[in-house]
Amino acid sequence: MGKFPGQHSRPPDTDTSLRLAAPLQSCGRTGDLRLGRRLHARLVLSGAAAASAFLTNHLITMYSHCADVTSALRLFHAMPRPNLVSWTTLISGLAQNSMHGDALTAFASMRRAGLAPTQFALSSAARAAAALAAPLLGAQLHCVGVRIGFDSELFVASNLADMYFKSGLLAEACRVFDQMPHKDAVAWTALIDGYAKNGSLEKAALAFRAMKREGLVGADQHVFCTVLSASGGLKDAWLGRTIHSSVIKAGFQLEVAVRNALTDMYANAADMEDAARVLRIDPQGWTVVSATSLIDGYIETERVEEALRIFIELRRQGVEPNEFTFSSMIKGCAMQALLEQGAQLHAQLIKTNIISDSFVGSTLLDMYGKCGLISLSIQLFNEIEHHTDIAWNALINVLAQHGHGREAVQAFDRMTSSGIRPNHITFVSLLTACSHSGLVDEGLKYFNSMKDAHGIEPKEEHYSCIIDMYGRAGRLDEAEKFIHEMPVKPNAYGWCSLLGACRMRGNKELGEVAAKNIMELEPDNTGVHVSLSGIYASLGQWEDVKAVRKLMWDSRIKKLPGFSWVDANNKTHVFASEDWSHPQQEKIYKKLEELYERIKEEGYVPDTRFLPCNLDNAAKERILRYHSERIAVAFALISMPATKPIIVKKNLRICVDCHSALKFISKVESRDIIVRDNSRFHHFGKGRCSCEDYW
DNA sequence: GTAGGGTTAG
Repeated sequence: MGKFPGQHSRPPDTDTSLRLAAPLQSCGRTGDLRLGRRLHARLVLSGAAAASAFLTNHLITMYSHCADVTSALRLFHAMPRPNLVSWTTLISGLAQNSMHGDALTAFASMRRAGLAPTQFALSSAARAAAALAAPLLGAQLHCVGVRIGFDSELFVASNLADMYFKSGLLAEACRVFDQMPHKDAVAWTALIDGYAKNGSLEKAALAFRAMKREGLVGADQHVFCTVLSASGGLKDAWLGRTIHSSVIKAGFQLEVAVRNALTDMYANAADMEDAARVLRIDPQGWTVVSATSLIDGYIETERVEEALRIFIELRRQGVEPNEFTFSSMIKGCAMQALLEQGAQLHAQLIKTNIISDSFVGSTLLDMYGKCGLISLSIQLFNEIEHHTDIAWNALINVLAQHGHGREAVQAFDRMTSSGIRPNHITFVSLLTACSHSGLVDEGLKYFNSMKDAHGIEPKEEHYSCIIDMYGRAGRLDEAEKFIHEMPVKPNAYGWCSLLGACRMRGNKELGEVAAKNIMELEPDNTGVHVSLSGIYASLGQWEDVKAVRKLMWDSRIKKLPGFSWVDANNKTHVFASEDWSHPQQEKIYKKLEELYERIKEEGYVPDTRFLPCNLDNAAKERILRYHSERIAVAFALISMPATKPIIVKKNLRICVDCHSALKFISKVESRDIIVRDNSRFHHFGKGRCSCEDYW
């Protein structure tokens, strides 16, 4: 009596230690921190913990597994003589809890304390270097490994290979992998995933084949997940199907992660039927991840209504959509300019705390921008608490698409001065903004600052923006010179910009060069032939026009039909050129005729330069008068209240003549008309357009 | 005796 328990207890013997350690281990496995703390308290009272490094190491492991790093660290620092396992446990615990920098520091301290790292410590440190994508530190660890003979050990080498892959050093990674005498499923996953994440999808698929051919290791669920993701990226449903059958043979088809990967693979390969089938066979109901994959697949294939169906069904099953689900859905609304549905999703988001997610906030901002409501878009940006690079990029892009070049430049300056680093996407938007507003000098200034001031190597899309910038400004000679001096070849966008500019300026020679390059890069591009024949037509070279038409006919290339969409009375109405299928066609026709007379009185002159010469003038004017965007605007004028803005969406670029006509229509009707064509927005009002005729 | 790696949605 009167003695505190353990006051005189001796260091526990081996049997006692083992007995006490077992519950700690199982507690670490389940991650039950409360139980862990109780066990800890009991050990302190018994005096066993303080006396035994062995038990303290167990406690550190337990706390690390329960994500209580503070307690683990406190225990470690209280140890009079941490042993090899103590250090190793600490380093791995820090790495497990994503404290990668601290893990590497601890590794250095361990060596300074004169202890040779174990393979366990080395592999944990390599994992930390991989997570940080720190190839210099990683290579140092590699050297340490070589010196102490652990560089080919299974765990160390897997992590080193992973580290090199995550740092983009593929050759180094492969060298480490090839030197491994023993490779298990984890090592193969690192290889396959490494290739896939670096964009070498074919090599990822080949690595999976090599693994099967070697026949030493069976694929586990992780291997299947990675290779499915790679084959989804390849958009190769046949490869995916082969792997799917292997999945079934190996019995992994009911694993949640594998099923999600399968859904995602089929969705990426645009095989939505099979993607949906994988989801339907789920015996445990849906997970938010696989349903989101399916939704995203429908959105990417522009089947927004089906995506919406899955979304509703998901909620019916009681599964809450998360930030990924919402951003996919909102992206779909943005693509199709579905303002009503987008606003409904916004309303649902306000009820959750997901709205603070910067990705979701940015997709919302983008959606309102793409629906033409730029002021709402800017307001949303201002409501986002922390402006990440994604949010800034979205804002700059919206401003660019609406032709607000100056504001885009200002936004960029605000972004950089608030300490957010621009990335290559930022520069695509910024340069587009400059290009669309004729800010050539500013655009060049920012383009030239990319590498030196921001450490971003300009890529082909940036070079193409500059081509577009010169082209829109009519500086075709400089565009041509720029192309010759570029270190990379222009992409299709660059050549299309140049072709468009050549069409506007009637430059046949350069236009033909651009057209030839587009046909090589995008054999299915239908617009090239149309633009090219437009150049010939504007120069009156009707023989060449005929030749292009014949080429189109022979190669069965059809001109992409122009469509316009307009939302009125909660319904989306679609119109084609000379389209008289709408139930209100007679009224629309009358309105168009009336508008035509009124704008002609105001000074509108039809621009028939690009139309075939074999038509008489009346026929030419008739074609222009019934372009889809004009029918859509006429319909909106007769069916919507005068207070609502008219927002028309087009799948092609607006033609010069419609652009002129809509300016006049906005004047005679005193209405704001917003047209979103496939390259940007035009806000018509009071006889002017926001693009100031610069497009 | 105690410590370790890879996987599924923007």
